[in-house]
Amino acid sequence: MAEKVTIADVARAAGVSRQTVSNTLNTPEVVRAETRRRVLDVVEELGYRVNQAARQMRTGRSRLIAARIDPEQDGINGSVGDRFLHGLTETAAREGYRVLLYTADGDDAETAAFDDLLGAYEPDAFVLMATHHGDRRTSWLAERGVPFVTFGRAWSDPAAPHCWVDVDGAAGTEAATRHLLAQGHRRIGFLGWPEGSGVGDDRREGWRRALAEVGLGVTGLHRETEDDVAPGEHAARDLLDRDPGITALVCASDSLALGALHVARAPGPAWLAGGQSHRPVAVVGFDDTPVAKAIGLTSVRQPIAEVASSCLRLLATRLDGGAGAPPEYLLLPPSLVVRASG
Amino acid sequence: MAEKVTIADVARAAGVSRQTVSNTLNTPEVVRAETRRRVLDVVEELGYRVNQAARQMRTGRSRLIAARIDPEQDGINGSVGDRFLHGLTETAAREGYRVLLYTADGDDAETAAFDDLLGAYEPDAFVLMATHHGDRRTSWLAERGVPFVTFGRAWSDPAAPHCWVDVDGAAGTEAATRHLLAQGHRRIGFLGWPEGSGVGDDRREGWRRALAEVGLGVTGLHRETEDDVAPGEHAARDLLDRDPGITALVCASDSLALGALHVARAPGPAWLAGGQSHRPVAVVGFDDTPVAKAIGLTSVRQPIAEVASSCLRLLATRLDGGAGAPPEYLLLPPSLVVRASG
DNA sequence: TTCCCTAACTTGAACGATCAAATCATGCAT
DNA sequence: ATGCATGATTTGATCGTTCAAGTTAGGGAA
Repeated sequence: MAEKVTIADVARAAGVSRQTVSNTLNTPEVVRAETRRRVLDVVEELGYRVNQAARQMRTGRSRLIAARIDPEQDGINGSVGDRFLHGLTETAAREGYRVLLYTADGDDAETAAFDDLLGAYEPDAFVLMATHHGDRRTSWLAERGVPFVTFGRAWSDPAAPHCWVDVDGAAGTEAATRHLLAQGHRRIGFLGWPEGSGVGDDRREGWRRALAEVGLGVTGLHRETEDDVAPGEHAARDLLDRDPGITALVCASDSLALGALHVARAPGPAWLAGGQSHRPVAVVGFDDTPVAKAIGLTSVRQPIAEVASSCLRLLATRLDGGAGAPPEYLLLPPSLVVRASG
Repeated sequence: MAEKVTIADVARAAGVSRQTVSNTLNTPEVVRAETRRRVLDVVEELGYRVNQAARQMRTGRSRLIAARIDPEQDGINGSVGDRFLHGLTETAAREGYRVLLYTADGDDAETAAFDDLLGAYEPDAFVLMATHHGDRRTSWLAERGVPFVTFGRAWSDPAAPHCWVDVDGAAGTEAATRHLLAQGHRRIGFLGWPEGSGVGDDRREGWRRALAEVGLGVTGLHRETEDDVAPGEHAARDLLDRDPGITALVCASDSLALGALHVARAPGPAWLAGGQSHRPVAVVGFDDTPVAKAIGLTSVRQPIAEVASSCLRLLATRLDGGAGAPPEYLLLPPSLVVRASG
């Protein structure tokens, strides 16, 4: 059995009052150096650790950060969420916080989860992923004054009242496109998502920009479709059939890229369905998922660990004192992981 | 601002004492039906939710379950952990628990994390993944009487004092092997991990068993190597070169299977390194990771969601009353997901 | 009627920490 | 010597809940 050591035990053993122990731990500067030393020795000796529940009762702070865990979505792009959670957990521990998980399907279910969590466990803040236009979650939290950061910029509001951290997707596709241009490709297509999603539009914009920089247009060079392998394959086939001049494809995701590869490859391997032959086409994906690594797909990699630690740091500074600090926005650059596919 | 509703607020509004409110919520049978109704109405009306911290102080129970989140390991097999965490979180919510994350690298770091967590947040239980021979974590927890379940059987101890849930790996590879036999394959090789890991040995055993059942031996038909794509490719090439009669391979993981596919495929697609041609060989992997789905690899799928919910249910029943219940062991059957590779 | 028992509910204390206010020296200017 | 800041420490109250013991009302047996 674990013998519980309370602040009173430490106080008694050190010959001081509870409050002095509390002070040595929380506001050391108000305690005389000698006393501080003695108390810390006893703390060490008895193995005292502050009880979160009791502290939370008095201070109202739980030192918990809540984050959502998703079911692996399409199975391919899911890995981003997990890397993010891992990063959060690690940085949180360093800042004296812990990550509390919840699940929810859809914005409304998620705000309901907020409500539940706030009522019972009182997390100090939330970290949201995958923000989108008109995100109801952010307004819900903002209205109630609950601190939060988002991974994903505030698409609808250039001067959002909350912090966000995001990856510069356009810079990523721009780098990918330049990389292909440098290899001699001139007609470079784009496979993306239907217009209206901030992330998707941003990624398309980077591709467009890179082509525009060298005086190339984009008409007839892109297709928009649902984010999955089969639709990607379909769209790629359509695009390549219509425009035989295309020699490379930049994709908004690894799922789409994988679909494109099914088309792009010269006579397919026996274990892949289809096997329809086509001219070789370079393909670049987005997110550098495990699948990309496994099959040698060049892909844009988001610095997820940095995003996570930045999110947490922004929160921590605001929670630990700087409550009124103005919101900060961080846009991190992705990197291109070059492999055999392009 | 969120107006905090306390049990005293409810008591006042319902014209009863605090304790009666507490009783209606925790032991309804001791409260008169009419009173109960009235209290519940007020609870509803005011939106009262019990404050976990305060409850924890009094009862010593936090309703938190701690689980480790891993960095995506080799990037391919990582997805199992995430599916597991998701399952845990979902079932936990249903049972009135929440999942608290931590990270740790190695058994000793993990027991240190246990110590920290128990001191501060007092989780009611731990869920461990990937148990191995001589696991120091389980003994640490057991010595201190901390409740826990493991995903992964207690390899060293057939009558372990704690609950575990595991997937019958041998049954999985046995099914895979039978599937290949049914397709007419006679010489079926196995790609696995070095002897000594419970999981790896178990998976090899299923393959051996299936062959033995039809009177086939296994000498010269298997290779053991580190769990990654490149070693898998190497071992597969070696195995197939030495024994030209082999027409199929069962693998202990999707990573190894992917390596095997690099060898097994008839002339490789342009975007894959190597491209050395070989006769077609059927390949079956293990874990049904996103990569398997993406490239059409037949694979043994573990029922991770069921494992997670079972783990949590075992814990929950023991935490909520049945503390002295004898440990239960659950061995769940995997299933074979057949795709183009075999 | 008196007494006891039980069901239903209430009261006071406690969990372990921190906040706010009180106490106690100590030094320094008046 | 008196008064008064200032620094260091202590005391009492409090956060919201549940436990343990206490109270009250109503019934039935003696």
